[in-house]
Amino acid sequence: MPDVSSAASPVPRALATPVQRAIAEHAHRLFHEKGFSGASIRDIASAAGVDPSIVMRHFHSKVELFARVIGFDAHFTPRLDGPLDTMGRRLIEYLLDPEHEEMRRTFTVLLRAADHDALRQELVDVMRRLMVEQLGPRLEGPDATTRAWLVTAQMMGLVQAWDAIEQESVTEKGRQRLVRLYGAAVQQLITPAR
Amino acid sequence: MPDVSSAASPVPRALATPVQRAIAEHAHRLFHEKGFSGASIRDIASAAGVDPSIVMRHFHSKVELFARVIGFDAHFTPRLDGPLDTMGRRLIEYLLDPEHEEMRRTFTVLLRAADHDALRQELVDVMRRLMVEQLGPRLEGPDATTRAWLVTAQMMGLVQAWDAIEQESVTEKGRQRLVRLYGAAVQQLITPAR
DNA sequence: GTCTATACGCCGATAGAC
DNA sequence: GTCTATCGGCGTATAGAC
Repeated sequence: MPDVSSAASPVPRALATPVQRAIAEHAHRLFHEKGFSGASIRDIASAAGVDPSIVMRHFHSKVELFARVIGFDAHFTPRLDGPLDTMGRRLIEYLLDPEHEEMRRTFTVLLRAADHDALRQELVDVMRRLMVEQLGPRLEGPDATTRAWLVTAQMMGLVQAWDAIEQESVTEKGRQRLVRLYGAAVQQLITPAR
Repeated sequence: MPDVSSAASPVPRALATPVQRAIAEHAHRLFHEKGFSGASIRDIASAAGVDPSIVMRHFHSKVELFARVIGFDAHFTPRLDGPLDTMGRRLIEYLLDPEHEEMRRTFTVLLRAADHDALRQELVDVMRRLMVEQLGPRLEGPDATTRAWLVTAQMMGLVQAWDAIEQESVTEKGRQRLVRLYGAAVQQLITPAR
């Protein structure tokens, strides 16, 4: 099974040859622009100036190619080491920061790719490694792992619904109020009220 | 644009002929079992005992067929009219009730189908109509519509992550604690703490 | 005119020729 | 090692049967 997380962005390690690099770069770009199902191997090969079979030869399958080049780890770098009592707010600030649009887009692409079984498992693994395994041990009180998963679920839901919500909170002030509101809801799981 | 919401389950209104009914019933079943991309028009036609072109003739496109027969409205019926101060808990109880597995499955199928642009817009419209427009007017205080959207985002995220979370909270007690935890986080958006 | 079998242009993936 | 040819499957358009 491919490993989304091990891919540095935009080009993973161990891509020695120029052809492999070209394929990886154009695949990275096209997947981010058009999503998993929207970008075809033929598109990617054409953009990289190679035959489609060369892409298959080097990356074995479309799913593996996607996992190798999507580079979510390099984009998704929330600070999970700060003070716990303000982490909810900080997490959502990070998630919705206008400067982090590329991370958000990568997150969105990954969420939508969850239609495919193999990529859905990748999403679960990545979320477990980047969120649950980092945040869970820091949480105090009972059900720490479950609460870390629920925080993750909140972030996934916000990213999934963001396109719709954004149209209703276009102003910077609206965005800030939204960060405060949703941040408080996330905080509820990080430091539950008694 | 097709309208997911107008479809009664499992067979929408205005499906007069036996052929239309057969197609709709098998489409409903196969979409629920295998998802939007997993169920092909040829599969559905074969199950219904007709030629694939007959399916196209009656439903115009795969997207429209999906929207007509998915029947989310008939499954997703949360109680949004009870007391506000316990609604967060009740919403999550409803969402995770073991008896509501078919609703959850329908929700999941709809979320995963959001890879397609047209169906993503359908998802947004359905969520707006079934959640935001019902809950928003009931919320007191500022940003009522935004908060209703954020509650919706929380529910979408929980459904999306549920498969992964479920494996960590298999017991009934674990599920109940989870309902209480996430319900409190949802409550934070329904009746924000001062 | 209504209906349907066939055909078209994609897709991901494979086998074999150079 | 690279490319050609091809496969089976997809959603969909259309020409032709009735």
